[in-house]
Amino acid sequence: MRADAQKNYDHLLAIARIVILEQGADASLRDLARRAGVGLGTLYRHFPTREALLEALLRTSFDELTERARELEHSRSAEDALVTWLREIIAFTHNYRGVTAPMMAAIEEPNSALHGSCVQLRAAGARLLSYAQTQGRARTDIDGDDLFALIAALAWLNDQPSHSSRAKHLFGIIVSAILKI
Amino acid sequence: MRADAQKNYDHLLAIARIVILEQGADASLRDLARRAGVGLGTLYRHFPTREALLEALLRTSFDELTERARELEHSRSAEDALVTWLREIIAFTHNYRGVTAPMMAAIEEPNSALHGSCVQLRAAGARLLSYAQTQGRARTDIDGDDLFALIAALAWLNDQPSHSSRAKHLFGIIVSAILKI
DNA sequence: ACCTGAACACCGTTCAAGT
DNA sequence: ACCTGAACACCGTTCAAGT
Repeated sequence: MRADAQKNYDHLLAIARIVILEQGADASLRDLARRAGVGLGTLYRHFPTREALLEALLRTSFDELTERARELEHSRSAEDALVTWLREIIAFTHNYRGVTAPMMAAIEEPNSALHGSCVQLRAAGARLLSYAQTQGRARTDIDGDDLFALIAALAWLNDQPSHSSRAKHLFGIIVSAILKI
Repeated sequence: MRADAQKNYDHLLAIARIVILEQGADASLRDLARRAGVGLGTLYRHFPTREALLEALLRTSFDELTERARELEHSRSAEDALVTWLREIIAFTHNYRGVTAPMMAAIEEPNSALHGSCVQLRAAGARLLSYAQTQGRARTDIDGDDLFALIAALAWLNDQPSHSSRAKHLFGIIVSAILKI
């Protein structure tokens, strides 16, 4: 990549982070380009779809969460590992309002730029779930896809301003449904 | 209301039902007015906000669901009444894609045209929950607001095309969290 | 009283023209 | 090779002008 292009790319990503943290994942791309002081076409050149932009923005966090799942699996009880990881992934999505719907859509859309990231995250969760299941700590009629959907539902609830105060409580309720009594 | 106005109102509502069943609650209002063969201003005159339109559209169903809760409370076991009603409200929202978010937003927005309907529905659910709790059939650390949030989360999941196939399964999982073992 | 549609301020997306 | 912004086709919302 040419040096000026690289600079634009980096700057766009930095501004995108600010704007999306501010306004959510459905922020205006036009506004974003404007704030980055860059032509609208330049934004589209570097990020042909909104999902490509989100992917670039969240890539690092996705990888960290995946790595984190591996760590937890080897350092804690199966139950503790699963619950801690769930707490962390929910906390992460909480920062990026409106990111849940595109992630859900991407998981069954192999052409989406977000597809790989979501599959990766889902697999990380599935491993922790499976571990908890073999230890007899999680119900066995749930699979990784179900877990991903439950995470998405919780993340979506967190995005609804009305119920942010009961977020922790609802987290506990759903976790109790996943775990074995 | 003048006769011509009444006619426009009724026709708009009939077309709105078709369009929103087709395209979801965020369908284009412009398109809707066009298909109703009516000026855009006429739509806004009768339904000053999108929520006012949704309210008019869903009013009957809201009332039916409320009445249904009363029926169930007196004709079935507490657990059966609650679960049946939850199934019915989820089935209802399934028809109106994208209606969950405005409903969640409306419940803490007293000025919203949807506010009353949502409060009414939430209260109906709360009564069934409370009944189940007094019969020792539902966990007692959940209140009507939590129940409403869990319903919304399930309804939202149903809207995500990817996971519609596991909808029933996830319904069962969350119900199992609400009920006492 | 009610209806109409132009007007305004926004979008997302594409692409010819520039450097 | 990359950037720019006008152009196009859409929105939601308001409101002067018509009947």
